[in-house]
Amino acid sequence: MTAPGRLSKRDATRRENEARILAAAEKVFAEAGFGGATMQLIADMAGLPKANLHYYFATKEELYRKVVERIFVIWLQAADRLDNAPDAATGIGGYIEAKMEMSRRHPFGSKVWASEVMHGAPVIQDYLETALRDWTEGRIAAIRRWIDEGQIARIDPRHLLYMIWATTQHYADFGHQIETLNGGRPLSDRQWAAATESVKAVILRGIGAIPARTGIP
Amino acid sequence: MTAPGRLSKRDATRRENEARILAAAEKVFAEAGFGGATMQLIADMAGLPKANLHYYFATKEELYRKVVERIFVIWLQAADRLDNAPDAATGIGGYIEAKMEMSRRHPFGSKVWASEVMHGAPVIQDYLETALRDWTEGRIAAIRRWIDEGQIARIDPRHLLYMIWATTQHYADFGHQIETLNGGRPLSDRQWAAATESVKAVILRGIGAIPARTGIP
DNA sequence: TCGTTTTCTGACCGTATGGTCAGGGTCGAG
DNA sequence: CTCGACCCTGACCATACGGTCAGAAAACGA
Repeated sequence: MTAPGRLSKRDATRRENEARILAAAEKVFAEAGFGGATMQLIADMAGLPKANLHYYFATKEELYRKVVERIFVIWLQAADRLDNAPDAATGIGGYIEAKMEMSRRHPFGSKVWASEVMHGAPVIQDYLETALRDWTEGRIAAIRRWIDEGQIARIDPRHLLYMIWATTQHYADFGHQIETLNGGRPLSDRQWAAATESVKAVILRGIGAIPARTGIP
Repeated sequence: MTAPGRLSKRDATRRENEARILAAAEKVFAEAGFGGATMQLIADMAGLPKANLHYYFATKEELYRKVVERIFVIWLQAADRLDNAPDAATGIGGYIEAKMEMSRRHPFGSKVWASEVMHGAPVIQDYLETALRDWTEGRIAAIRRWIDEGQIARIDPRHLLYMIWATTQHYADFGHQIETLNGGRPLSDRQWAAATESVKAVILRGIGAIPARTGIP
């Protein structure tokens, strides 16, 4: 019997191996796509024999599904910043900040998600039709309320959301292009902050949440 | 001898077959990724035997490269709208329109491009470092001029470009997600127009190129 | 300690895929 | 019409990949 609260060696190993496999898989799927990824490569990256992967995850599809599901959870979590915001500017600004942070911290996840959707969402179509749709409708209603209160201009909330998703995720999904255009160097802390501020400024001004042409004569 | 200006039967067949293969390849690469695409599937979609593909394009890599190169040309062409614009608003607005049109007309190309960049641009890295970089630097200079003339606010031109790319290409790359959130139906003509207007409105207002909160009390 | 359950893995298998090639067909020039 | 060059393709490889499995090893409970 194991002391309560403490993991048995078995459980600890299991947990660690699963985590290592999932992390390796996320990276490989992101860099090679589902078709280009191989179980052997994921195994090597996780430091485990290939057969061991199949012990934890029966098939490549199952492993991929787990990776995508994890990402979806994180994706929705960023929504917290939109909720319970005192006003439109802080709500939307905070959401942009959260999503930019996600792009920076989980670039592989973002790429896997993008790849999955680009290929017609064969694995997570049901999530799109249920959780994502519900989530989206809820935020649209919230944004519409801000519009009715006169806090922001009368833009289509749906396209505003798309714009935020597109712009923020671009820094992860097209990170390689951005890096190349940055002289081959990854964005520095300062540059990430500047990017976030730029995105926030343009969008918040664009929807009339902050005064136009701030700081400009 | 063939009449001048008119293609011999051979040349015509060659041209048509190459075009069919490239079109099929673009679609298959977009929907399955490079790794997931098979020469057999491309052949079937083009209505040709697999061996014939290898007659026109020696390897899968070569075919893929041709597909990506074609896309890159189209990508750069949309830049015309930014050049020779009388002012910032028409220049940037026109560029957004052109890119939205591209997302609508060449969704497969956009996806292949996105996939290529997401995987680290193994095929077109040199283009990114030369043609794209040059192109980008040129537009940044043009935008900076508009800023100096006081036509738009002092945003970072680089991030403005990223924002335009991200937002417009999102309608192609994430078209499936957008379609799902649109009740499973593709965007109608009217909805595409609304999307374009939304993007233009937010960005142009966001950079101070048009008055803030137009039409809002 | 012992027996049982769970975990692990090297070696193996069937299949699908990219690519090849010999041989036949078709076209165009002279 | 004839000949050479180009075009086409069914049949065929070699390989790499996802997945399996028998059996060893480790962990566990009693």
